[in-house]
Amino acid sequence: MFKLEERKDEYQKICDLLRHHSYKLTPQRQTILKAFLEHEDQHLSAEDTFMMVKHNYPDIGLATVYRTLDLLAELGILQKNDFGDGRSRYEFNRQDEHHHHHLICVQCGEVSEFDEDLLESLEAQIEKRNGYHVIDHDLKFYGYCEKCKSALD
Amino acid sequence: MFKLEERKDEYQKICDLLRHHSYKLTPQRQTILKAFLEHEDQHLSAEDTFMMVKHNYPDIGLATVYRTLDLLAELGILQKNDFGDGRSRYEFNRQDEHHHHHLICVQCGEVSEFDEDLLESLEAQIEKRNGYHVIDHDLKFYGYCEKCKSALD
DNA sequence: TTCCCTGCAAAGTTTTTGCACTCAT
DNA sequence: ATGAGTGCAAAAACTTTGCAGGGAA
Repeated sequence: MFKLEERKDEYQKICDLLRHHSYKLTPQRQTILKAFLEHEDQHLSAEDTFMMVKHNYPDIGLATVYRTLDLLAELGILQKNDFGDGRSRYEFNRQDEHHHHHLICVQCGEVSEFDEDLLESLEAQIEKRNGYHVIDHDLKFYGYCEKCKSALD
Repeated sequence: MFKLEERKDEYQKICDLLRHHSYKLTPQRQTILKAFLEHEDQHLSAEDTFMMVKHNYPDIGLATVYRTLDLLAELGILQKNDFGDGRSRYEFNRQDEHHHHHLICVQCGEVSEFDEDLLESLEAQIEKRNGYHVIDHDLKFYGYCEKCKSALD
């Protein structure tokens, strides 16, 4: 039942990172971290995370979840996303992986991933033309997912 | 004092559009529309718009601004943007123009534009690979603008 | 022991909604 | 005249903050 076993190394590495920054390894933080490692493919809101974590740690407060998500995003462990549904969504940020982009279904709200960067040349162009030093980008596609597409007519 | 003169055609065209949809051409809607035509290059929040419009129409309510922005975005007259500062921002959406993207300075928050689409081939790829029917995209670059870049060290 | 972190509740922000009244058509 | 549209205030929805107490290092 515990996919976390396979992620033990990753988990340890992150704990070390927290310690190096002199952040305390509280059970709340551990539980939240584990929740994301066990649901790498999902885009969890603070509320989602709260509900999920409350199961293992009933006394946790929503504010703690917010503070922890902030912290983990700050450290680059999570990626904070905005899919336009009025709440921030977080996903585990694999270090080794290239930036991926999101496909958002305007019908059902499903979010899937799209790997393929291809934006490096654009960034170089921007450096030259606009004088910006680009450090990050965010690309989203909106449309109809396979299911909704066929349900349309 | 009225840049709107040059935009009379555009303004009339939009009024016609509203009428065709049987939306009433209230003075509130007219005033908001004019504000955007006079500030085509800006990315106004609801509050920004409210302040701006209140000058010409002191009795307007903030809720009306929200409702009008919604309506105009729905009709494609405005484009709703999210630059991650916790409020939605709207800009006039030129019909003739290609999609443009945004450069956001992470230091001072300045938002500038970047014309160049180049995403059509990506969209075609997505249609094939992910089965999505893509209808829109949103690309943002984050970095340091010229000013902030030089102020860095 | 220290003070970082937490839970709780209150407050803050942006946006939406209910309702009676108004006015564009 | 009629119902879409409006202003106001209250509510909703998400997130942040203040504070006293608790626990990781």
